[in-house]
Amino acid sequence: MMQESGTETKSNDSVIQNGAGPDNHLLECTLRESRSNGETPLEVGAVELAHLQQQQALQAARQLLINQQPFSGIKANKRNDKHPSLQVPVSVAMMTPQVITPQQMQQILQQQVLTPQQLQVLLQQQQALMLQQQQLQEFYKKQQEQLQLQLLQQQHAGKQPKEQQQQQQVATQQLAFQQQLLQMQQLQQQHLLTLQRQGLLSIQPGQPTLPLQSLAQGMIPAELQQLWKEVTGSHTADDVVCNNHSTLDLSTTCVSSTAQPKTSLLLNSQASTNGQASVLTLKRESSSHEEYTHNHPLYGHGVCKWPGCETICEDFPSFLKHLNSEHALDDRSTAQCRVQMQVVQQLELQLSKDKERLQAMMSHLHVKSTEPKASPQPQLCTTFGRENGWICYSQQLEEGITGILKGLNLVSSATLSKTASEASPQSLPHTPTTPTAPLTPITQGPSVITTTSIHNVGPIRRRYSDKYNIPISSDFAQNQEFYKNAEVRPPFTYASLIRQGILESPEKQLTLNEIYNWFTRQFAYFRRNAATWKNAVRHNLSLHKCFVRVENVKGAVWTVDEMEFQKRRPQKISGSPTLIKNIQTSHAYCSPLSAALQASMAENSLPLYTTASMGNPALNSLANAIREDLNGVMEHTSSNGSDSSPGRSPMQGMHQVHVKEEPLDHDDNDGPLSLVTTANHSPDFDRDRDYEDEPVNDDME
DNA sequence: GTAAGTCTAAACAAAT
DNA sequence: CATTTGTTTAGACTTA
Repeated sequence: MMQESGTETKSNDSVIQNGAGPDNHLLECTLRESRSNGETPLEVGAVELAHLQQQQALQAARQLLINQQPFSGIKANKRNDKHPSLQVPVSVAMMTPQVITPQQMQQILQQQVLTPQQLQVLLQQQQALMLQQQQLQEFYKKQQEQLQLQLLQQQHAGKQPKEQQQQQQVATQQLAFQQQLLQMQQLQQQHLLTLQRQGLLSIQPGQPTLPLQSLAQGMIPAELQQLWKEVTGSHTADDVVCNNHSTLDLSTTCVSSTAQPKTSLLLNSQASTNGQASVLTLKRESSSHEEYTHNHPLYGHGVCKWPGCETICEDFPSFLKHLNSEHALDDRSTAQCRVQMQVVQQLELQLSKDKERLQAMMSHLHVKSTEPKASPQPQLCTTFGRENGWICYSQQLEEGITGILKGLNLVSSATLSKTASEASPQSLPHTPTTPTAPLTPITQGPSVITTTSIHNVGPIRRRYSDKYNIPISSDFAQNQEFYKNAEVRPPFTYASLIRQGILESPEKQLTLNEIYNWFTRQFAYFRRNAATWKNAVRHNLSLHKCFVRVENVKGAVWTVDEMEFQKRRPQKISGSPTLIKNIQTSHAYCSPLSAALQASMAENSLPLYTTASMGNPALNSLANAIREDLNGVMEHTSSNGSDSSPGRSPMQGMHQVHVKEEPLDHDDNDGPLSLVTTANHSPDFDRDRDYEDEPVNDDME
């Protein structure tokens, strides 16, 4: 816990230091497109630096304000006190199109303090804000391109006063637009503030990693406006005017220019009004629906892209209608939202891993390019050979090679440091460390989901206790590949897992060692701390009556008394509706995870999800996964808690062998006595292999 | 507040 | 004798 908060603080500092957090995707887009326009790296670097300076100044000012006005708002509740990892760095919250980060959404969903109507309204606001910001950023990008173009023209044609004027005008427009972006962020902050006031978001007092919320809480838009002026004004002494393209500082020019884009007028007129009203007005008055069609992340190619939906909507209005009717705020949508959050978290984790891999690759290439005689690093060779890295990471590689081509100078350091800073070293215990010194200091990126936040290890392990009794078979079948490769603790009890392992075996019986092997084979999580979980397995085998030990010639095997296993749950399932609801949401939460991940990967044309990273799963569609899961839960809850998986009879695998001495044998279910004969299963794993500290390469299967 | 279920840790004994 | 397997107990945590 302390470590997490520490790293977060550090990462926040790093954002301020280099001024280029993960929120610079806009800049990167600009850079990429500029490159394709044939511009020289020097110009790109100049604009990039200007942008960085601007962001740096703004960040510093924000930090200053935060320090001066410590947040004293809503007291965080007890639960969130234990989860500092939920805090959101300002850079992420400010610039990501999601407007509210998954962590914040998770807070909202977990607390469930609002009525569905309130949440609906908030979500609509959220949606409108998101759209608006995307449009603004698009516009900003275009303005950047235009400026770049003019700069290029000027360089070739010499400096003419008229062009300078034009250029200044464009830069002024850009500034005005940046101002609108800032005001957009103010709207978001107001939005967040609304959430806070309604108890949706809990803020920890004086928490430095929550500058956004602190800012929103402590300032009114007018103050932000003043801050902006101060920030921009502080640079006017430098007198770096916009026509000096070599050190172009967009934050310096006159804000009071009259050449403001239309959208800015719209925003300016309403920025200080009530957030909801302005949002609605913006949505109504801004550009046509076609733009939404292009921008709405849930709509594309005439299809609703809500996870698991894929409903065909001919036009955008019909899509909106569909969205509001089919995906209103209910348990199902909430569960799907949670699934999506988990998907995002996994993707971020994967991204961090791949970025670290890229860092290693780049370091390796850099060494080779500068020191051709340097001996190859064996660890890196492992990385390359095992992970097919070359093919998979073209985009990152593009950035990296661009950096290398720039000679690894200061201009490209932002990209490189970003790459490095978003790597998560401690999350990769089995990943080879960077063989050479990193080009820039590796710090914890603010958007990176750490291992401890993803993996339910340690003190938070009991968080998933509400999932104890969820059905395992269908879930496990769908997420098999996921659990094999992701070091995520499966949300099932030991008893459920043992039962699953035994029932999966051809003879419905396993020796203890085979059970061990099944655990390590099926779950990456159980490739560590073998002593602990093996003890737990033995403990469960002994403790639960549903596990029956059967002696045979070669020793003993364990079987499942399905009737006993089923006995444990009905009264609990059929009990409170709350539990049913919990199971429903939890079920939907964890089950389609892998499928959602796969679908997300496929949809985004990300080739990352390869055999190396996540196994070689069959691409089940997310739609089917969610539908099946939700339907399965409904069947489950309506059938009085039978957790038999589809296609598997509850009586299947039932063995009534009374080997155990049960002092209180109330068994009245004398099923067919099925004496097991022999257990001749050659273990798939070396018997003596210890997974305690030795991760297993799953390719060995 | 209590009971039930679960997990972790540990001690111990028997079997291999 | 060391390791594995199996049993039991205890404490902590979460949830109903």
